[in-house]
Amino acid sequence: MSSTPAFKRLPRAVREQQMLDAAVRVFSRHGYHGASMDEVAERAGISKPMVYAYLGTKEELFVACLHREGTRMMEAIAGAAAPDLPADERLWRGLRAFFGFVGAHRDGWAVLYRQARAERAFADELAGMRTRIVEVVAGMLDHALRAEGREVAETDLEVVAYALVGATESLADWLADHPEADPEKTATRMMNVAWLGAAQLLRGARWR
Amino acid sequence: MSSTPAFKRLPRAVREQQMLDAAVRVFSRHGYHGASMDEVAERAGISKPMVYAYLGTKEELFVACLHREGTRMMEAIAGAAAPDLPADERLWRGLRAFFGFVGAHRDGWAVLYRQARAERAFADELAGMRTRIVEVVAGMLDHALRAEGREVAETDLEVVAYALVGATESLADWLADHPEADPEKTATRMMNVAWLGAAQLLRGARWR
Amino acid sequence: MSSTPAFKRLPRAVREQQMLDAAVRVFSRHGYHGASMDEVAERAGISKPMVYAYLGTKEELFVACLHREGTRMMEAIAGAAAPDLPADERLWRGLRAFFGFVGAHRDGWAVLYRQARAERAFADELAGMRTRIVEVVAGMLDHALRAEGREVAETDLEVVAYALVGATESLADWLADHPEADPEKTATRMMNVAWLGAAQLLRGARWR
Amino acid sequence: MSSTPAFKRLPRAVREQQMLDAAVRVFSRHGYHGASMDEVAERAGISKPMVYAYLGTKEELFVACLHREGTRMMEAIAGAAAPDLPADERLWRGLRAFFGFVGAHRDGWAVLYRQARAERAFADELAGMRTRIVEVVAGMLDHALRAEGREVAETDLEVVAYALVGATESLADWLADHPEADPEKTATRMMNVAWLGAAQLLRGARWR
DNA sequence: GATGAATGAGTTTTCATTCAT
DNA sequence: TATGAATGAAAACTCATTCAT
Repeated sequence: MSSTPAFKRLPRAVREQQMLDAAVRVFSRHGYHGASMDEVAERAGISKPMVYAYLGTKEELFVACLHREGTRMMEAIAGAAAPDLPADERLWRGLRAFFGFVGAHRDGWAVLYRQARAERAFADELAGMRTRIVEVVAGMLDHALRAEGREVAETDLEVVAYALVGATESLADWLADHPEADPEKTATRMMNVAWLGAAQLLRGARWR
Repeated sequence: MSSTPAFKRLPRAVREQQMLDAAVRVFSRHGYHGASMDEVAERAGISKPMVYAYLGTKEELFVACLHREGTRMMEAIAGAAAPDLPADERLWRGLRAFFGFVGAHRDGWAVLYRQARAERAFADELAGMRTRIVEVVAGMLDHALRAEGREVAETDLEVVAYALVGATESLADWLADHPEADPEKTATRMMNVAWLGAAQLLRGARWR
Repeated sequence: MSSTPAFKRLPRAVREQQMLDAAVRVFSRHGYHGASMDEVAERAGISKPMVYAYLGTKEELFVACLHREGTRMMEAIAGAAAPDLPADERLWRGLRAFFGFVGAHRDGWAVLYRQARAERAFADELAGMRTRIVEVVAGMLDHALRAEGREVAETDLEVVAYALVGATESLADWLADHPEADPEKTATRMMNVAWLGAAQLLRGARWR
Repeated sequence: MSSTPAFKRLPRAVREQQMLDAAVRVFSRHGYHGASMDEVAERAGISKPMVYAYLGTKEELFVACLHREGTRMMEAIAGAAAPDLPADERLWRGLRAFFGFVGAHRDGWAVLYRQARAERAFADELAGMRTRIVEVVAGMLDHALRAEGREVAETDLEVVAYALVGATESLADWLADHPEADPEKTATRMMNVAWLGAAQLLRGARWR
C-alpha cells in the first residue's frame, strides 16, 4: 500500500507553475473579473485553499501571472535585439520578436495586458513593466544618437519611445484579435511607420 | 407650497443626461466592474429602478456612456480639422483637439475606453468607434496622397492609421495619468513622431 | 378641433372588459406570478394607474379574471344541460359543453384554474366555484335517484360528485396540453368512466 | 472542547437531506413563488451559498423536492400493491397507500404537486411522474383484463387510467384541505367510484 | 379621466475567502 | 500538505404600487 501517486506532493515550484498555467488560461478566457478562483483551482487540478496558500489572493495571483508572462516577453525581445547592432536593425529585431511572441501567445499576453490596464490595482505593476520597456527603447535610440555624435533631451527620447510602444501595443492588440494575421508582416508594417514616419511613407519611401 | 422644487418629476430627456453624467463619473472612478448601479443611482439623485427603466442594464448603461462620450470626442476632432487644409495641418489640428479633449475630460474618455477594451462584451461597440476613427485618419492620408498624385494600397493606409491611433491613445493614456502634463505639448510631440518618424527625429529634424 | 378620438373616453364597463381580456391573456401566457402589471396595461392599451383605478391590485385583477371566465363556463354548461332531461343525458350534455368550452378556450380557463390552485390567496374564490359545480352535479345525481325512488346520504353524493369533477378536471387539463385532441371524444370517454361507475353506485351497488 | 457539536461540518449527503427537508416545508407553506431561498437556508440552519452549492438554483431545488417526495410516494404505493393479488385488491391497496401517504404528509406532496402544476418550468418533471403512475394503473387494468381473456385498446386504457388518477388527485387535494378527514374512508369512497365504473368498462359495457 | 415619473422593498444569485479536519 | 465544508457580503435586477400633473 502507498506507492506514491506520481502526481501528488510535487515540489512547490512545480505546483506553482501549474497553478500559474491554469490561472493564465482562465484569466485570458474570462478576463480578470469573469474568472473565478474555483475555475482556476479546478483547472490546476488542486483545491482552492492550496491556491491561496501558494499564490495568495486573486489580485496577487493575477499579478503573478502578469509578471511571469511579462518577463518571458521581455526576455524574448532582449534575446533577439543584440546591443551591438545598428539602431534600425535592433529595433526591427525587437519588433519582430515582440510580434512573434504576441502571435504565439495570442490568448496569453495581450489579454492579460488589456485586463491589467482596466484595473487601478495593477497600475503599479504595469507602470514598472512599461518603464522597463521604455527604458530599453529609449536606450536603443540614445545609443544610435550617440553613435552619430548627437544628443537629445531625455524627455523627448522618452516621448518618442512612449509613442512607439503605444503604436506597437495597438498593433499587437489588433493582431490578437485577428487570428489569421501574420506577425512577421505586422512587424514590418510597424517598422515602416515607426522608422520612417507618415510623411516619408506618403512620399513612397519604404524601410528596406 | 409654491416655487418649483427644481429636481423632481423632470422630463425623461433631462433625467437621462443626469444619469449618464453620474454613470460616466462612477464608471471612471471605479471601473466597469467596480461600479455599482446603486452608486450610479445615488449620484444621479434618483432611484435604481429609474436607471433600469431609462437606460437598461449595466452593460447597456456603459455602452450608452461610451457612445455619448465617444461621439462628443469625435465631434470635437471633426470640428477642428477642416477638410480643406493641407494634410499635416489637419492632422495637427486633429491631434490638438484630441489631446485637448482628453485633457479636459481626464476622468472621462480615456478611462471608459480602457474599461471597454477589457471586456469582450464591448468589443463590437469599440470596433465600430475605432473603425470610424481609422477611417477618418486614413481619409486624411489618402487625401494628401491623391493631392500628390500618388496612390497607396488600402491595407497600408489602414495600418498606418492604426499605428497612429495606437500611439495617440498611448499618449492620451499617459496624459490621463499625469495631471500636470500639458495637452498642447503632448500633441506637438505626437505630431513629431507621427509625421516625421523616428529616423528623422534622430537626425534632428522637427516638424515646424 | 377636438373631434373625439373614437377609442378614448369609453364607458367604464367597456374599458373594464378590455382590461380583463388583456389580463386573461397575459395571466394565461405567463402565469399569475410571471405576469406583470406593465404587460397587462400595455396589452390593454392603457396606462397602469388606470388598471389600478378600475380593477384594483394584481390579486383582485386575477380574481376578476377567474370570476368572469368561471361564470362564462358555468353558463355554457348550465345552458346545455336542461333540467328536464334524463340524468345521463344531462350529464352527457354538461360534459360535452364543458370540454367544448375548455377546448375552445385552451389558453384561458384551464390555465387560470391551475394558477388559482397554486395560490392560497385564491382558495376562497375557488372553493366557491367548486361548491357551485359540485352542487350542480350532486343535484343531477339526486334528481335521478329520486326518480327511481331511492335516497342516498348527502356525503356520498358529494364524494361521487367530487370524484367526477376531479376526473373531469384532469381530462380537461390533459386536453389543454394536447392541442390536437378532440373535445367531443374526450367528453365521450369521460362519460363512459363516469356514468358506468355512477350508475352502479346509484343502484346501490357497493364494492365490498 | 470535546463532545461533538453535532450540527457543524456535516457530510454532504446529510446536509442535502436537511436542506430538502427545509425546502419541502418552506415550499409547502408559501408556495413556489412565495418561498425565498433565504428562508430555506435559515430553516435548514445553514447559509444560502451552501444551498446553491449543493442543490443549485431555486428551480432545481424545487425539482429535487418534487422528485424526492414523488419517489417516496411511488415507493409507498408500489410496496403496498403486490403484483400477485387480484386487480381490485391491488387497486384498493394502492389507493389506501396513496391516501395514507397524502394524509401523513398533508403539507408535503399535495402542495408541491399543486405548485408544480402551475409552473411551465416543471411540466417535464410532472409529465414524467404522471406517465409512470398512469403506466402502473393501466398495467393493473390490463392485467385484470387479460385474466378475463379480454383485450382493450391501449388508448382506452390510458384514458380510464387518466380519469382515475385525476379523480384520485382531486380527492387527495380535498383531503389535504380537510385536516379532519380520514384517509382510509376517502380511499374507500374513491374505490367505490373507481371500481364500479372500471369494472363495467372492463366487462365491455359502453354508455350508448 | 388619464398618465409619465418615481420608488421601496425584495429576490435570486455569485464569489473571494477561510475554518476544521 | 491538502481539502470539503462553510459563509459574509454584496450586486444586478424586477415589480407592484402610487404621486403629481
